Amino acid sequence: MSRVQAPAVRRAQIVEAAKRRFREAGFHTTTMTDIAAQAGVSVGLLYRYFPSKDDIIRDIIEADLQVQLQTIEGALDAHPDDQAAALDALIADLTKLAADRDRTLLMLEIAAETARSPTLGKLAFGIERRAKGLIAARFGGAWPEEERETRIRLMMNMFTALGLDVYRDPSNMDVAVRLTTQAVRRVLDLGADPT
Amino acid sequence: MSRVQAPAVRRAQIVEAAKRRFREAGFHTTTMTDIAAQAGVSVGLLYRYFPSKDDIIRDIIEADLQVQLQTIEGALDAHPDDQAAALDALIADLTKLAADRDRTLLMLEIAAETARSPTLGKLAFGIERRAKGLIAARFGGAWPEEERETRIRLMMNMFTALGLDVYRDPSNMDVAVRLTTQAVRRVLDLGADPT
Amino acid sequence: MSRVQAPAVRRAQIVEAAKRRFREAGFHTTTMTDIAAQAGVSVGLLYRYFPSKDDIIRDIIEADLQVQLQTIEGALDAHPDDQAAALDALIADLTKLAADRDRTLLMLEIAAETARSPTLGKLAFGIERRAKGLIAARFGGAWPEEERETRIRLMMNMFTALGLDVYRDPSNMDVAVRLTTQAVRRVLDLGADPT
Amino acid sequence: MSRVQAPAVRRAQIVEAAKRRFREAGFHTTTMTDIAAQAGVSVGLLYRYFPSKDDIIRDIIEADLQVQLQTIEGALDAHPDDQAAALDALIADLTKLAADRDRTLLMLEIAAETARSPTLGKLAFGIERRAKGLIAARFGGAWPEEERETRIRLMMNMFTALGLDVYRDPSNMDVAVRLTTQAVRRVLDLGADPT
DNA sequence: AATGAATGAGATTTCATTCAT
DNA sequence: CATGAATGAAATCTCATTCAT
Repeated sequence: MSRVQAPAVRRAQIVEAAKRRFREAGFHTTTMTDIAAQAGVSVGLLYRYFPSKDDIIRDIIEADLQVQLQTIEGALDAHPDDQAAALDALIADLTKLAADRDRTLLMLEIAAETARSPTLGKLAFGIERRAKGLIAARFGGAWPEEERETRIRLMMNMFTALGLDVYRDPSNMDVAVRLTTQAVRRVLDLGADPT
Repeated sequence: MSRVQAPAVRRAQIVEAAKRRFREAGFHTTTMTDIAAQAGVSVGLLYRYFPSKDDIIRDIIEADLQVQLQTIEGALDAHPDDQAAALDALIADLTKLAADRDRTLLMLEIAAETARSPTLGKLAFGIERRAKGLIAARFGGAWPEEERETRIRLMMNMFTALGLDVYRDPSNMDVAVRLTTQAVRRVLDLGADPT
Repeated sequence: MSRVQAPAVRRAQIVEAAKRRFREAGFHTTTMTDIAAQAGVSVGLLYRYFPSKDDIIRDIIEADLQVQLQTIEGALDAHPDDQAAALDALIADLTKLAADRDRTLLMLEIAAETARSPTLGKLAFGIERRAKGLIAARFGGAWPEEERETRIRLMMNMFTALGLDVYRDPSNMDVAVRLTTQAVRRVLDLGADPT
Repeated sequence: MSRVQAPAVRRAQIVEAAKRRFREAGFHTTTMTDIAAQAGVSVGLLYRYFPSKDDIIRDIIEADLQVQLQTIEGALDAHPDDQAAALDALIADLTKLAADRDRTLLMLEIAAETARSPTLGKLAFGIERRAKGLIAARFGGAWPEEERETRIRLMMNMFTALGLDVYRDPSNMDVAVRLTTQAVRRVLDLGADPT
C-alpha cells in the first residue's frame, strides 16, 4: 500500500499514472478510477492534488508544451556562437522528441484537445510563438516576415509528421530521420545534408 | 417537423451532423443528443441507422480513409501516361485535402483514435498500404525498397504537416503550400521547383 | 409480403405470433417489433387490432383461462349421466393440457402476471371459481364446503405440477401421468386406480 | 442520509430491496431506480455491488435455489437414523417454504425465468438434481430408477403447486396442507396418513 | 494525509406508440 | 388496409466528484 509521501513525489506519481492511461485510452475515456488504480492511490487522493480531471489534463498539456519549448531553447543555448552546431543540435533534439512513441501518442491527444478548446488553444499558440521567436532569431535569414514565419512553422510540423510516421512504423526510422533532416535543412535553407 | 426521408438522405444527414459535432467537441465529448439535435432528428432515429455511437465514429473514420485513398487514385488515374502531370495532380489534390480545415480537425480525432484502437489501427494501416502502393508504382524510381517506402510515407506526412499548419494559421497558406510542394518534389526526387 | 386479410385471420395470426415470442422471451422482454416480425406484418398493423401491447397480453391470458374452463366444461358435459366416465374424461383432458409444453411456458408467464396485477388476478379468480363450481357440482360428494373447495383446488394444482414436471423432463411423462392420475383420484376420493 | 455501511450489510440491503420490488412488479418491470429507492441508496451504488441488473436477478435466483436445497438437506440431516422422522421433517419444512407467500411470488418469476434462459435453466437443473439425489438416497425404496426419479420430482412439484394454491387463497391453508401431505406420502409410498 | 463508499447528473440505448405515406 | 420511419419518454449504466471515516 502507499504510505505518506512528499507532496511533489505524489503529484509526479499521479501525473505519470495519468499520462500512461491517457496514452492508452485517451483523455476522455480514461476515468479517475483508472488513474488512481494506475498510480496505486485512492480516487479521493487525486482530488487533493488536482481540483478536477480537467486540471490534470491541462497540467499534462502545459508540461508537454514546455518540454517542446525547452528542447528548442536548450539546443540553441548550447551553441550560442555556432549557427551550424545550433541547427544540428536543434534537429537532433527535436528528432529525439519525435522518436519517443509514448510522447507521440499523447501529442495526438494534445493536438486534438488544443485544436478544440479556445483556452488550451491560446496557451499552445503562445508557447509556439515563443518557440518560433527563438528559432527566427537564429535562423531567420533574409526572408520577409511571413515567409520566415511559415518556414519555421512548417519545420516544426515536419517533426510532428515524423513523430506520426515513426509511431506508425518504427522499422525504417533511420531513413525517415535522414529524409526529414534534409527536408528541414532545405526549409530553413541552410544547405542540404551532403548525403 | 421532420418528414420521412429517403434512407440514404437521412443517413447522410446524420453523418454530416455527427461530423460537425465531432469536429467541435471530439468523439468522446459529443453526445448522441448533440448529434440528434444537430441533425434535427430524434435520438431514437440515430439508432435506426447506426447500432451504436461507436459505429457512427467507425463509419466516419472509414469514409475519411477512403477519401484519402480515392484522392490519390483519382489523381494518378487522370494522367496514366504523363508522370509529371500525375505528380502535379497528386500534389494539387492532396493540397486541397490538407487545406480543408474541417477535415484537419476530424483528422486529428481520427489519428488519435486509430493510434489507440487495434481494430481501427489495422484498417487505417491497410488503406495506407494500398495508397502507398499506388504511388510507389508511379514514382518509385530506382530506390531500394526501404528507401522508397519511407519517402512515400514522408511525403504523406508532409501533407499532414501542411494540414496542421493551415489549420493553425490559414493566413499564410500560400507560402506553406509552396514550401510543402517543393519539399514533396524533392522527397520524390522529381526535380525541384525552380523557385 | 402479406396481403389484405380477413380481420379475424389477421388477429389470430398476431395472437399466435405473440404467443410464440412470449413463450420464448416472456411478456416483458418481447417487443412489439418482435411480434410484428414473427407475424410477418408491420408494427403499425398491430395497433389496428390491439390498442396496446398490454391488450395483447390480456387477450392471451383471457383466452388461456377460457381454454382451461372450456376443457373442464367439455369433459363434464360429454358425460352428463356417467360420473366415472366424466372423471376419466376430465383427467384425460387436463392431462392433455398439462402435457402441452408450449402451454406450460405461457402458463408460467400468466401465473406470474396474474399474481401481481389486481385486475388480472380478479379475472383469473373469477374464472377459476366457475371451474371449481362445475367440478364441485359433479364430484363434491358429502364433504363439507371447505374440504370440498380445497380438494378441488388441490386437484387442479396437481395438474399444474404435472405440467411443470412434463415441461422439465418430457421423457418420463408416462410415469408422471400415472402417478398424477392416482393422486387426483384419491383426492377426489373416487376409488384408486387399480394399477 | 445513508451512512457508509459494511459491504455485506449493503449488499444484503440491496438484495432485500430488489426482492421486494421484484415480487411486486416482476423482474422485468422493476427498474434500477425502483430498487435504489426501495433500498434507500443511489442508483450508482447498486453498480458497485452488482455489475448489472441481470446479476441481481441471477443472485436472487441462485440464493432461492440454494435455500430449497438446504431446506431438504437440513431436514434429512436432522434425522439421520429415523426414516419416518426425516420424512416428517422434510414435509414440514417444504410446507413452510410453500406457505411463504413472499417466496411464492418470487418463485413464479424464477420459474418463468429459468424456463427460458438456458444458463439459468442449467443452474436450476443442477441444483434440483442434487436435491433429488438426497431424497432418493433416503426414500428411494425398491422402485426402478425412472419411477423413483419421477415420484420425487412429482413430490417437489406438489409443493410448488401448494405454494401457488396458498398464495391464491390463504384461507383454507390447513386443509390444503393436510391433503398435500397425504398425497406426498402416497407418492413416496411410505404409508398413508391414517386420516 | 488517505481511503473508497456513496452520490446523482448525465450518457447511451431501448421500445411502445404515432403518423405520413 | 398496411407500412415502417420517426418520436421521445424512460430504462440501464457510467463516472466525476464528495465526504464520512
